Amino acid sequence: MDYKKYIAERLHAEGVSAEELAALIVCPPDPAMGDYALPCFKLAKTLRKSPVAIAESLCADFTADEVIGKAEAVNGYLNFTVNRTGMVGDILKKVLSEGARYGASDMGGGRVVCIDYSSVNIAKRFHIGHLSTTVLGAAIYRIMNFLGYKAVGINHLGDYGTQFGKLISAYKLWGDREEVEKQGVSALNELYVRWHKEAETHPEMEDEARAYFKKIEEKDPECLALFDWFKELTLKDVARIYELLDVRFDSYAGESFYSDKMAPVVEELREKGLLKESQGAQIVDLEAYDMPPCIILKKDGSSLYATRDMAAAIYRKNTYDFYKCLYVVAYQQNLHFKQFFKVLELMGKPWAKDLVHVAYGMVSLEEGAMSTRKGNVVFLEDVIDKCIEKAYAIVSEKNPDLENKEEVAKKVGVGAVIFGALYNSKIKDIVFSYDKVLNFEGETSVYVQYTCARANSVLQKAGDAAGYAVPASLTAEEFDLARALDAFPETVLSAAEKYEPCLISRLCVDIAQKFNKFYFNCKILTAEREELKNFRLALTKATLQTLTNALSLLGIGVPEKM
RNA sequence: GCGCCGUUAGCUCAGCUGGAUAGAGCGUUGGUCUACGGAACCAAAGGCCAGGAGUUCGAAUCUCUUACGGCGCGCCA
Repeated sequence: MDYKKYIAERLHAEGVSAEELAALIVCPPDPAMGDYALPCFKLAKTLRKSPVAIAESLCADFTADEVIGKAEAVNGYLNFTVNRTGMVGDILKKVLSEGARYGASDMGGGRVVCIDYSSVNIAKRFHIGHLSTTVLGAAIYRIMNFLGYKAVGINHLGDYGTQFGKLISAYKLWGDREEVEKQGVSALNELYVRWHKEAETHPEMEDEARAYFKKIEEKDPECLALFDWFKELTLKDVARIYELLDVRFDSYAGESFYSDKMAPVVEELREKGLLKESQGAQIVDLEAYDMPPCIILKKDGSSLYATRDMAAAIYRKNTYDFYKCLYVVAYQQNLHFKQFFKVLELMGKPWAKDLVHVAYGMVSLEEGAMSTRKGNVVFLEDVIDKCIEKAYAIVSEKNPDLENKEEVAKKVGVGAVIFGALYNSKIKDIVFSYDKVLNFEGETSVYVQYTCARANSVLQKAGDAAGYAVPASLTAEEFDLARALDAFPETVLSAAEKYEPCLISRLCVDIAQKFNKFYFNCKILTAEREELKNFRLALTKATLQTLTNALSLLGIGVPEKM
């Protein structure tokens, strides 16, 4: 039940509605003060009384009942203490009856949310710079589905541009089919790096690359075949990582997919009088909106990034009729998104307001920015492998008899990589270090998974527990834990609203901490009474359920034992 | 130069739409248990919330400004 609403409806403040009161109610910083509080300061103006007087008069009119046990006026705050037994009973009942659906909702009503994320570049190996978009997008994808939306995952492949001309040029110069077939993208990566090194002293190579790219566009059979081959190799390579991270896509329509869908967009812009010539290029002037112009066509008539993104947005609207279309892309591209969103708006697309750039911070190495061309990158697969390796070593040491060590190590290692990427606000920059990802202590997924394993172990020892009854007097640990579980559904909502999966990660750690305190201070299996034991088991089960649901939204599995 | 973002404990970060004494983890120091999994728990030390001004009953939170850092500003994506 909604306690804030319940309290608000039982208060009588003239000229202030129950909704307004409910919105003011907060949780006090110290549970000793109460479970809910109404700060009366804002009411002072409308009621024309001092906050202290308001709190006191509201308190005098308030009659306690079986739900709200006590109201108390303290320095302008009106503090309420709920009937904790009833509250905890409600929470447990809800979690246990809803099970894997606890926290879920049908509020989305099946509306479509397109999510553009991961968006790998052909012929480049997946590195840690791609981790944020992939893992953020995948989490948002799951969260949206959990809330009843229909998420459509789109991997907007970077499969178009002069760099593929460079690659063909490099392959023709030094490539070996067998070698590339065997080494896959790493071989392509090397060719690409080598090409750039050589091009520094042989600028004429740039022209050659441009010529090759033009051949791809003109569908020259040989170049196209090579290009398709490179694409296939890349997708095969990246599939391993997606498999590990449990990431899926509904569409792989990338940049080249839109190569024949841009002309109508340009035509529409022209018809609507938005296009303007400037320095030989075709632009949309955005000066009125304090932005630099958006370039639609280069002076040689070829298209640009913005043109393709507009074609893609229109295509997505026509194909999926989305309610929202999200772009999980680093903040580096803030301006680009602002610009083409604005151009679509100027074209009279009412849905332009439904396009959202979900921006996140940049990843760098301790020695500076990453660069595929220069070759200083950290490949994600290496990171994941090292994490799994370390997890395996620890599991083997702590639990040598475990049968499925590989499986457990995989869940733990991969979990650490994902959780590390989803623990802080997405906008923060990240300086990658192996020390950090390989640290399994403190506020980490490993701590949360360990907590689950503990809970599991207790539940398995208990066997089938009979019905439980919430005791009349609860320990602080029991109550705090139950309240943390109660926060899950609204945390999922706000994670969806703000596109911030880290809210869920944070709650996982909070719940785990509260469970461990409870576990340490309250005996479960050896509780002094049978009903108390059953209640604590129910609380343990509810904790495990909530953590499992929360972690699964992030893409992290929960091993039974570890 | 202009624009966007960031700045909170030694380090990495939370802090809900302005509310009561600013919180975690790591690190440091010292503890807890005959243990339902010690990958745990507790405690101590550590803060001019980058500086300044304002808004009001009240500001880490809102406004302005300065400093420092990151990113972006026409034919790359």
